[in-house]
Amino acid sequence: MAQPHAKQSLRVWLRMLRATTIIEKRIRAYLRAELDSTLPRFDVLSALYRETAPITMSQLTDHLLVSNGNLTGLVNRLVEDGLISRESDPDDRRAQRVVLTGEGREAFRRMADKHEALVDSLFAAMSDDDMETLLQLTTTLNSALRDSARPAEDE
Amino acid sequence: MAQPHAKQSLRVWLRMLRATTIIEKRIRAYLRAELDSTLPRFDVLSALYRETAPITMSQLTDHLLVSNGNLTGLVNRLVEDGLISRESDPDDRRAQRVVLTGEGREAFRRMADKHEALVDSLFAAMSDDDMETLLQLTTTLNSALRDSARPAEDE
DNA sequence: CGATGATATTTTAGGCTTAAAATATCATCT
DNA sequence: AGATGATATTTTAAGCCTAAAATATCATCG
Repeated sequence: MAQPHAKQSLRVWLRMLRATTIIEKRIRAYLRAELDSTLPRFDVLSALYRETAPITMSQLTDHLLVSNGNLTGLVNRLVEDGLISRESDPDDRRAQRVVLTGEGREAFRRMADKHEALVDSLFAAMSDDDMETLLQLTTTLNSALRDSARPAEDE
Repeated sequence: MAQPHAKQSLRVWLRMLRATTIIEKRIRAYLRAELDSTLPRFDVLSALYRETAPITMSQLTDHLLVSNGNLTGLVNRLVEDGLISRESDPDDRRAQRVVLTGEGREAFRRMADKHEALVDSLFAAMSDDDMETLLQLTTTLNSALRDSARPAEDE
């Protein structure tokens, strides 16, 4: 089976890409204008907010779909701004552990509600059924993509 | 109606974002490794390939979801590489018109088939019905997003 | 203990991204 | 013709992005 869905895949992909690009731009513009932040920063804060204890840089990148080299500068700036703190891991001198500061937790909480409301408004035109279906399809797609990344796990 | 879908929107959005991010990375890696190009370059070539006559920079950005300031450097490099040519518009000295060169058309054709096959493989796990549904939902979402950009068109 | 390979992180180089400011030209109105 | 505002594009500044190389440390094996 050379071309399962022929041109269909390309059409779907371009529509998905367009939608996510537009939504990302809206969120980015909102974060900048209203909350004086950026999407990558928000993602970092969001990932750390879910944690109860400090985590390493590597663990953080895993949550973020962002390359680790990339994270260094991002974290540097957040540390400068006092939103997160970084300490070296006592058990492994290669590793750094990062955690939200009190100020960081507070800043994220403030942003998160507004962010959620914005996202919600962007999907307001979709019906509940549509949302349910969309959630299911994207879940399926994600797990297929995850599987195809490491074709055979057994050995 | 303050929160039409409550937390559901956020879940859907994060899944969509994750899927598109992964797919983009795969395409990017493929373009780089196999075709020695980048996604933004491919997008520019793709947009120009569909045109029969030279178009201006502004028209090009409209097709691309890319800011126009951004396009300048991209086009510069493509011109250097001989894939597109740029001439000033005889009717409007502010405007530049760009068009694929013969080499550019050929390069794009060579890339497009492989690109399509890759995208197709990434969606291979989805059923035909799923793809149809996904196409429909993303189309709906896109038009809702388009409409909410300019709330009222009449006057 | 010392070499070897794995792991955690940062650095580097090149490109992409945006918003906003700057530049040049056009179109129109007086 | 000259001013005014709109439009097309480029430039600028700051940040984000990746892959790949460099650095530092760890863990293990002989």
